[in-house]
Amino acid sequence: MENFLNYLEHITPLSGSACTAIKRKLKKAEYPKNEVLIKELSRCEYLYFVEKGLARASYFKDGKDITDWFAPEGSIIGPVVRHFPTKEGQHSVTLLEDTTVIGISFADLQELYDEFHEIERLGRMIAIQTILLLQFKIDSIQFLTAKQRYAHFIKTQPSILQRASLGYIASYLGMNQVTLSRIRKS
Amino acid sequence: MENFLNYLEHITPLSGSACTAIKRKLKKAEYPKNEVLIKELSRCEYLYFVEKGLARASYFKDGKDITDWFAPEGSIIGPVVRHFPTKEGQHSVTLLEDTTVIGISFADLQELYDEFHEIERLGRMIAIQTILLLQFKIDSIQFLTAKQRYAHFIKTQPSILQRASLGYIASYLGMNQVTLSRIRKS
DNA sequence: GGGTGCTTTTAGCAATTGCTAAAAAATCAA
DNA sequence: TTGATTTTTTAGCAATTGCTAAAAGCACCC
Repeated sequence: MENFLNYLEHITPLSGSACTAIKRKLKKAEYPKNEVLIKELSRCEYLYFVEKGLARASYFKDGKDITDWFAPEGSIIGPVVRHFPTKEGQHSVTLLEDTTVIGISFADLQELYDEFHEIERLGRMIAIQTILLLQFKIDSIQFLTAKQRYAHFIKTQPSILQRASLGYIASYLGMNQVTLSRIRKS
Repeated sequence: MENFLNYLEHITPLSGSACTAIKRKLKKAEYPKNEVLIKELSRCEYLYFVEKGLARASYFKDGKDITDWFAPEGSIIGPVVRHFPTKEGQHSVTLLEDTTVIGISFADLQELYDEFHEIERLGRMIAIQTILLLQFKIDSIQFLTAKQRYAHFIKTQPSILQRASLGYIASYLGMNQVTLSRIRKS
């Protein structure tokens, strides 16, 4: 649980009582590789912190499996990153490795928001961080060539490189799998 | 001022005292067409609500002027939409028409956040809405062709079509000005 | 009313990337 | 180890879009 609390404290300082209240709501769970952690993201009742392992958020678009987020250890996943169902297709989260998550339900989170002003602030900060990430993604799709996007990915998420298949990475980077293979060779 | 408060109340309900506190901080101002409302977005001390008129957030990328947001009447602009300086270039906001804005300083906003839990919540909600908008933008860049993006723009922001030049719209849609002209003709 | 400057359109060419299909390589299970 | 399945690479072709440059259209100002 401490990992998650550290993660949160790193975003905004929390009082002892807020920490205790949060800790009471957390549930740890382990799942094996290939498990579907979240079937339908838009209806998911939990927010997860990945303590160990790797999760992958994805959906289907015109029959193709598109990855829109990788969540390795130390990151969060759930309807915070993709808060609303913006696509027709079903959004789900699958585990690429044996994974340990720490979950908190939205009902509990809402209670915490109501009770602690500082946790509401924490939620705001996390949303702002997400905005930052999305803006980076926009910049990357809009201005970088496929080759540059891959170079950037290698630099910023080298660990994922070894842990996810080329096809998953290609769709995450918004390019054809064949294109990524070509780029890799060059 | 009422327009802005209505806008806020539409996002999350506010108590009378919160409304009053906000109202005390607001400053209305009018600027003529072509005025630079914000010189450097990342250093901007104000959040603006556009009551009347049209603003355009933009920056330079490889010597080209890129539009990344249009803010017509009824929308907000300032470092909420683009909260951090994610690009080398200078981000600014310029007015495309004579415009009336209602501003609130970040110092005042911070005070309001500290004092009113419910305003903190409001901030969180606005951030979440922004996430939604950015996700739409990502989907649009990543999956739609230039032609489809333009079609979508016509459908969702028809008023801007008449009010911003083709070059501005092209860069907003992430395509060459020449390409947009071709698309328009077809 | 004519000139000046800005915006939009047109044309031709080049580069990137997508798509399909097939071969090669790697992984996994029996 | 062998066979089956999945993943990655390779090849060739097509389509979209970008770029440059020049022409046409429009608006504004003296």
